[in-house]
Amino acid sequence: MTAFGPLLYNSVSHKVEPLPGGDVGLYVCGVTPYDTSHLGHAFTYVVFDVLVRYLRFLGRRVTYVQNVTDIDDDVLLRANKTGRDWKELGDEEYAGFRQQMSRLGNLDPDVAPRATDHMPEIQQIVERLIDKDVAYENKHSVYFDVKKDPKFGRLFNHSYDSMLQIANERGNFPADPLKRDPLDFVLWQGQKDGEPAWDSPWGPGRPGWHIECSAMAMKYLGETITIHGGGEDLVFPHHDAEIAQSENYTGVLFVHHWLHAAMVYCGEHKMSKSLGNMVFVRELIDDSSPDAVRLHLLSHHYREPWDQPLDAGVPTVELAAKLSRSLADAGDPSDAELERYRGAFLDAMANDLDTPAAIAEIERLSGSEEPAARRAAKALGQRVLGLTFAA
RNA sequence: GGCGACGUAGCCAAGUGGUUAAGGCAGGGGUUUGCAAAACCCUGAUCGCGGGUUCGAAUCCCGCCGUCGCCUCCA
Repeated sequence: MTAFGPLLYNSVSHKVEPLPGGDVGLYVCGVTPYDTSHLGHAFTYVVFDVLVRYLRFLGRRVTYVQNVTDIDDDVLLRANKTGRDWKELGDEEYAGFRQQMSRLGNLDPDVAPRATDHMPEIQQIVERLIDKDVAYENKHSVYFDVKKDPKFGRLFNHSYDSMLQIANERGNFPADPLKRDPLDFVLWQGQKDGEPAWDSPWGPGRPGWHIECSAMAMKYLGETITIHGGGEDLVFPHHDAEIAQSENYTGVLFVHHWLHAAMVYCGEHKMSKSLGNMVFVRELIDDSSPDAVRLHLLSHHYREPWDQPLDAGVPTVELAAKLSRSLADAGDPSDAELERYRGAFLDAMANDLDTPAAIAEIERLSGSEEPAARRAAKALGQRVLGLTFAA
């Protein structure tokens, strides 16, 4: 095995870098389950599914962890609004999410940990951050003291004002009187009326957003993980908060390689639950096929934002049908055949997961007169891109 | 600040390692013409700057400078 793997863009260095060799620990931020998953979610998780498949195809051992933040402001808010039990709502939405990801052909993560199952791990980190004087307790809540970490925000790499502005748009409460600095983020929040709570050294309460990912990532993948991924909207404050919590906790590098999937827009705005401008995965699959949707998603490079207008449908229906016609009956290639035809495909994948180019290569091979080329195309498409080519 | 493009003659612009770097417009000179116009002929580049790789760089790599675009409520 080579010492270095494929080239992947690293959000923290802003450069395309070779992935370190050896076993890969991959942590991908999962969903907060309070609403139906849309095409933007599907894009992110299909991208990381392809990454997992690709690395395993190269012979790398990958441990894929994708969490679910099942206790969070949004879940409680939605449950409250609809008069439902927060746990029941979360379980239901999460089950729906997983079902749709499976329908799309995504492999199950090796571990799918829930925030609510990791209170001891979360509290242990919070305790040590207080001991190290980078966090402070105030009236049963605990906050991370951003001024104590001069490197805070190095992933986002923006000014203090910009950080505060973005954080405020994404769940930060700058006016919280218990905070020393408006940018400080909550590690543990004391129980409010009617909210679920867990016992802690600071009284009953629940974890803040961010800390659950540090706890679960380190529990399952160790103090330094190979790849941490998620949607690009998680760069700040979520991922920078994770870095701050984890590295102040361990004293060592938290993540080698940060990977972020670009946002899918819908008309003028980012597709989002709160704006309601969503294109649903379920409907798109029903209107076409899992392969067609997957091809549609992967025909966009993962770092390139793109637009899915409402009612635009799936433009890759014809491509999916064409590939299915030429590959459905193809058998398995021999090792020699696969080796002979995989070059351009693997080159594309090694070039920062250039799935549009990889798909073009599958299409080219599928049109070949050589049965062996078609067999190779089918194997690559199935094993690396997660397509089925089912008739 | 970040990301992505791009910087080739006055202007627009081709060119993605290999003879003297296309072409168009404008400008200058000329032929033709009673004059003018039109047409035709002639005329122009240390390829943003500085390094590097190479036998060889507009072309590839690094760093600057400059221009433009994007940066949209937890995926």
